[in-house]
Amino acid sequence: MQDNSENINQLKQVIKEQGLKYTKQREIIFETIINSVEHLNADELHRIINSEYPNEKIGIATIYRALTFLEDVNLISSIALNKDGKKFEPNTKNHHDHLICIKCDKIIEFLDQQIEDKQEDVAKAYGFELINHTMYLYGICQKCQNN
Amino acid sequence: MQDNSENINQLKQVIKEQGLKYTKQREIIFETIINSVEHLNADELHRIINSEYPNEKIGIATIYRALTFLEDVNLISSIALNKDGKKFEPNTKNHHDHLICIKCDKIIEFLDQQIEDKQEDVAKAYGFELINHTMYLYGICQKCQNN
DNA sequence: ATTAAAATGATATTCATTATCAATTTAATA
DNA sequence: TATTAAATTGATAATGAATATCATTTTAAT
Repeated sequence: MQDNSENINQLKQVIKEQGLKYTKQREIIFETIINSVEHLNADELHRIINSEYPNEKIGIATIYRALTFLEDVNLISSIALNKDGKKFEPNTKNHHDHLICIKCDKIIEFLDQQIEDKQEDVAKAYGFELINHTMYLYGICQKCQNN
Repeated sequence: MQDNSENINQLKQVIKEQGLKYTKQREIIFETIINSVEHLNADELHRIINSEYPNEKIGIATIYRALTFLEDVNLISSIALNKDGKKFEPNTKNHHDHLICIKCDKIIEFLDQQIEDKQEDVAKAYGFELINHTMYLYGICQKCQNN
């Protein structure tokens, strides 16, 4: 288990700034998002939390409310997907892109700083504040080219 | 009104290939997507079509079925958005990437040749033959930053 | 013109998300 | 520490988008 105290302090500060109240539920939901390797949607989050914290019995409405709140205050962000609904990830995570072989489904994660920088430039050129992005390169891997 | 005869012929060919039947409804739905400047979701499409073709009375279920079909056969593609649902655009446009506002769902299409070139380089570096790609930049547009 | 398969329109159903509301919890203040 | 108003929660009702169902209509091959 990683140390999330810095993120938790951020959460506490934001909640105080807004004159709201700190709750165990919001903390659990935020921590679970931070600790997850995968991007999660509301339902997945609900099930994970209820299996990891069986005593808390956090309701699904609370999950949705916390997600909306955390996204509003920029601690997490969401991506709407075609199949799995809206998925969430912390704004603290290291980012990478994907190279996918359309023959064998092999996935390679990569990061190219020049592309990252250029994306910032494009966003800025259109007046956007860039929050995150997805980039999938589809192709045929070395092995499959030889078959 | 532009000339969509080439696209319509593609649609006819695909339908024939699959042993399916050509209908006025599919034609109207496909043409409306092609002719639209904006990306449209199912409901928007339904309303536009029923105002442009008031005699046809195309049902919402037919709209959904046609969208699924057209995407399956690669004549259109979709983007899932946070607020406005799934939006569709024809695959007849020139290649471009997307800048999407996560607050208001505004979509801007762009093309950056340096990024395109760099993507080729990345693929090559990993031994991939690049076939195509998708890139979505999510951020907050100028207007939403001021709200 | 006949006919089997496909497609449609109306609408029921499902499922994700939001709204409602009584009960509980938080945190400021006495 | 006790009081208290406001915020939050959990249960669940309501909403709305998308899908499934099914009787009827349309297509296209013969």
